[in-house]
Amino acid sequence: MQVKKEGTITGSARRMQIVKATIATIAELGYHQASFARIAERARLSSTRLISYHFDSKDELMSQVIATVHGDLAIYLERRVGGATTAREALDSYIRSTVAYVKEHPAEMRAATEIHHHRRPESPAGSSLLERLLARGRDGGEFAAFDTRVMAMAIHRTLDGLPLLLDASPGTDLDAYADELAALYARATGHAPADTFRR
Amino acid sequence: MQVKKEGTITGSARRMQIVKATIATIAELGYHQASFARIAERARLSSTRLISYHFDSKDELMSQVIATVHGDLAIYLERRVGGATTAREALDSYIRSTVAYVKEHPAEMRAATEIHHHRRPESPAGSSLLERLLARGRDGGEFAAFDTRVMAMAIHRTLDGLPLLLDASPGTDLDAYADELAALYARATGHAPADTFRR
Amino acid sequence: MQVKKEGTITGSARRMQIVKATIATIAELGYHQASFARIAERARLSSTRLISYHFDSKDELMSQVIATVHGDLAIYLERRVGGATTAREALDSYIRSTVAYVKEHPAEMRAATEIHHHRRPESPAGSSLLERLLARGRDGGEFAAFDTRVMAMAIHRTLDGLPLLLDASPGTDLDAYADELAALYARATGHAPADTFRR
Amino acid sequence: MQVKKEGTITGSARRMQIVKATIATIAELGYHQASFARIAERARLSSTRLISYHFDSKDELMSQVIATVHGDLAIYLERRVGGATTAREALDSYIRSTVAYVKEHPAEMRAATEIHHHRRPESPAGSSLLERLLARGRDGGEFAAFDTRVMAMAIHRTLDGLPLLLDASPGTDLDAYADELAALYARATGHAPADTFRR
DNA sequence: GATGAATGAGGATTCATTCAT
DNA sequence: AATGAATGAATCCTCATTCAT
Repeated sequence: MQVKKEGTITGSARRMQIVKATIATIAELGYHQASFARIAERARLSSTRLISYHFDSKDELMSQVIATVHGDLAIYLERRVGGATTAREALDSYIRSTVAYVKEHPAEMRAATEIHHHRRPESPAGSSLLERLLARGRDGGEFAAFDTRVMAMAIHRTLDGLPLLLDASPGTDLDAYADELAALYARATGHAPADTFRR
Repeated sequence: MQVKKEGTITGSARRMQIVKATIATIAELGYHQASFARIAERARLSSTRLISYHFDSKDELMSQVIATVHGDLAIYLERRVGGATTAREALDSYIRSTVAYVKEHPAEMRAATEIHHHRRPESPAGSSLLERLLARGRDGGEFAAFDTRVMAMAIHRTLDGLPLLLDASPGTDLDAYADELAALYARATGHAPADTFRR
Repeated sequence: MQVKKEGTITGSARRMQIVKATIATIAELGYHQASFARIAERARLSSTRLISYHFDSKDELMSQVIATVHGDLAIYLERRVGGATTAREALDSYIRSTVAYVKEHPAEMRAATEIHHHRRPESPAGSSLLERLLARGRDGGEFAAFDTRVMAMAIHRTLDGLPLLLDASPGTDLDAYADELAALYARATGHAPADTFRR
Repeated sequence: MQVKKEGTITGSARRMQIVKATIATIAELGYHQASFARIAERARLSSTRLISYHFDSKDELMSQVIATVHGDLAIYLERRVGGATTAREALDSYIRSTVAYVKEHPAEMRAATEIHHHRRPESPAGSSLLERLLARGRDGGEFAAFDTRVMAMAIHRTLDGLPLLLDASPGTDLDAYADELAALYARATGHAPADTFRR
């Protein structure tokens, strides 16, 4: 294949610069407008050649964007969700933290989702933090019996859909959505008295 | 603008033929492979010219595909959901019927979802059947208090995500997913004893 | 694949026009300078798009060039070689006629040879007119015993090498080369008294 | 111009390493796949920069490859052909030795030929060993009268065509081809009783 | 002697669309 | 109603080479 430029400091910095520019471009213009030319323009690169110099292909660039965003989000979540003692608390925190991340990094989230949508359906990432969390709660009796894969899919896709709601009603505060979603999936996972989780 | 070809019989048939070929192409090859050339090939058209003759633009063609599928689904749903007396029954029927539709028309559903994903986030279709149903149940006291827009979004995106689950675990029966999702959103909408809706 | 444009009259004419322009471009600038842009320029086409409209790929265009030239040459040869009664006469005529063709159509010959050289070594065209001619002479006792495949290869490559000689000594008359080569392979095929075929 | 790196020991070794990698790359992938990137990869160089550091241009690299191979072959031939007393023996040895070289160094031969084919027809190398040998035999009366330039071209191109035959019939032994070609050009050069040189 | 980084020109090809019957 | 022909902009990517240590 090709000699990777990840090892060096400057190379790594360039890669990150390009990734950031890609995120900004997709967030603003949408995936299919995010050509190398447009990305290079935003990153103030002398030519698109610099992109293909640092990334094997457009596909690899996009994969890198997703990896970067998901990596960021994972760190963000683990730091916040880690403190929870019960699975129920953890789920509540997971949902609210994700919404908070969307609020703080709307471009990142939107870019990752758009890229994901523009790819052929690949098998999902396997057992995620969320899925493990759900399994723990269900097996420990905190939650009702349900298929964790289905539940995780539902939660993920609902959270990914937040930007759509924001576009539809730009004024709405994301905190309200966080409350709403936390309550929704608190009920959906069952067992606990509903009142506890009503806002 | 251009004179529409919808009025005539043969024109209408041609349009439907092209729409069907578009659905099949997207379902098999994915949206971004679904070029006019590929669609024409599948529809056995002599040239792509026939497509632009019958549709103002690619965008209009894709809109027509979505309109066709959503129209079909709407009829399908109204026929099945209409008989429900309570909002709870209606929601249960809505979810199960949608899954059934996915089962019977996988290509249609996949095409509509892919097209939707490949468009810039436009404002959703406004107050849908689902949203009205949810409002009725909530206002009538059957459901807990929640934002119907958020709940509708969650349900829609979860249902649209079904093909992803099927790709990940091809063997699974869709009937099992229907039970699972019906139960999930029965709990999520609150109030009724959970046991009633467990399978 | 793609709907071919060969059937129609104008399409066929366009294809031939492009083939001719390709031959001229290769003959003058060489294969690797013969880009679509350069060919389109020479053919006075509005854009390179016209080439890819009429040919599936550059490879198909080049194959078409070879097919055209070899088809022309085959007709040329059959008309002249057909009259020979003995295999020896036929061979003599084959060589002289090929040289004559090179003289009359230098660009065609050069283009075909260059294209051939720029492709990965594919298996040759199988039993050619030349090879059959050699087998007839050998089996009939006119020629010595030899491997017809090797002899045919030697003759073909020698004839294809003529343009190289012309470049080296531009002044030389091709008629002299024809005599020389005819005598060379008259001896090489053996048996007949050498003097007969000396010029 | 640029200061050549031929003088130093390590520089010379690097140059040879790159030449060898170029030969291997062309032999395996073909000339037009043999980019600096691909060659550097095969030679395990950290970047293509090392190539342009040691060679003024790609053209110079390719010329060096040809010079290396032809130099090798020349030494090989002189050692074997030198012992011959008559021109006829020398020719026989020349052909057989060249075939032997092809057998022992297929990659080198193929690379040299491909490079040669991919260049614009330049004037040949001038009076070669082969051409001098032919002139000696002809002028001394061993051979018939013929144009040594034409005969040399025929022999060279026939020998260069051997790889094509091998591709067409991979099983065949090169020794058989050596016999066949030696006999062919023994007859082609004339005068001596053909039987002497039949196998 | 060696190398990571950067460069811009040029490559074929795909695309939806318009022209002219 | 249908169609063959034509179009030019845009795509990603590859290339050999130069810059600056």
